[in-house]
Amino acid sequence: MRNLSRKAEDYLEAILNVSLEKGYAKTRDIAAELSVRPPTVVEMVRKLDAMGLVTHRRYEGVVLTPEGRSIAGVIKHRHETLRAFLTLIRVPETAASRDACIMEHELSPETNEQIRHFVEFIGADAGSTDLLSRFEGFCRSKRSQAGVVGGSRPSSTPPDRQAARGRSLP
Amino acid sequence: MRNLSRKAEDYLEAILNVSLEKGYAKTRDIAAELSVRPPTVVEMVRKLDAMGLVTHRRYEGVVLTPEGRSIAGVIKHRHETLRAFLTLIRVPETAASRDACIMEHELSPETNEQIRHFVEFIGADAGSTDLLSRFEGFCRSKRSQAGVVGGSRPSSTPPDRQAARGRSLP
DNA sequence: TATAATTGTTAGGGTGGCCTAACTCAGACA
DNA sequence: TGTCTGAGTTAGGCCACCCTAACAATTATA
Repeated sequence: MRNLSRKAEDYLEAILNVSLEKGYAKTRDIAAELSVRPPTVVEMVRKLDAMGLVTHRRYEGVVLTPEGRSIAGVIKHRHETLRAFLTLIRVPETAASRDACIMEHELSPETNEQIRHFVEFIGADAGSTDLLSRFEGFCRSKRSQAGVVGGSRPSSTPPDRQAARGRSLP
Repeated sequence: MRNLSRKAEDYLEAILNVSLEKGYAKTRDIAAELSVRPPTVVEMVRKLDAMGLVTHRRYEGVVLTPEGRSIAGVIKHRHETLRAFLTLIRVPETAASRDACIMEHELSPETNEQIRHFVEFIGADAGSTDLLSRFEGFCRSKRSQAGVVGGSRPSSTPPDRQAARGRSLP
């Protein structure tokens, strides 16, 4: 049920985040959270309102309806699982945040489910601690092989529109 | 270098795939590969041509330039690594294909790199075989907990536009 | 070789997301 | 109370992608 576009999900999650943090969600805050301009937020909020996922009163702010809140919760949870997973395989902070965000919207339920399972499994399995530290070592050796200086890429601080729309090849 | 949109990458990879399979790439084949209509292909091919990544001669077909070919190769390799990874964590075939395709365009170089490392590591590490079979068991137990009947979701055969643009929540 | 069937292309639209500029409103403060 | 400021909104555009319908070229077939 509820066929939401990827972006609609983004906005819903952002509204939840802002609300949790500040107690309310104003256009400006949502815009900042998503790195877009206020009019863009107004436009999407209107759509979400029409779908009954938020209520929007002019010049006041946006509030999630129970349904919107519940959807946003699911999205946020997915986000956190993915983030945990990326951290597990030693993806650096910044990239992990960004990519969790992408994966949560785009990947199939099957993949999300398996990633969740994998994270749970690693947490529960006795042998995994060892394995992870061996993996750590493996990554270290890769890094020292790769670049003598400082193995990691420019890291690029990408989350602006430009970067989101078209990226350069590795 | 080369700021390609996600879609441009899709087309490049599709052109490579079709070329490898049939020896040449016609509009119609590319359209089929990507589940779009021929005019859409013509439009994008024109852009790629303008960028110097393919050459397109009317009514004949599309050929990758050396640069286009090399970019397509990178994309394809990323795709295969991601697919291997998803298979590793027991994501079913169909979803793995689809999601590898999404991840390859959207994820940061850092994440792609770590996933590649992880796949390599698992292949090389002695203890990983054990771990994976324990994970297998873990997933099985999850499945039997979840639904008494047949644990897996409708699987949905999604790769049409509709599904790609807006999906339902898990 | 003339014509039918197939495939490719052009023309003309549509939608989702995003933006800037200009206007409106609410609250602060003189 | 009048005005000033900054946030919110409306109006009007732009671009990437996708589509259908109509037209053009090519290939197959009678």
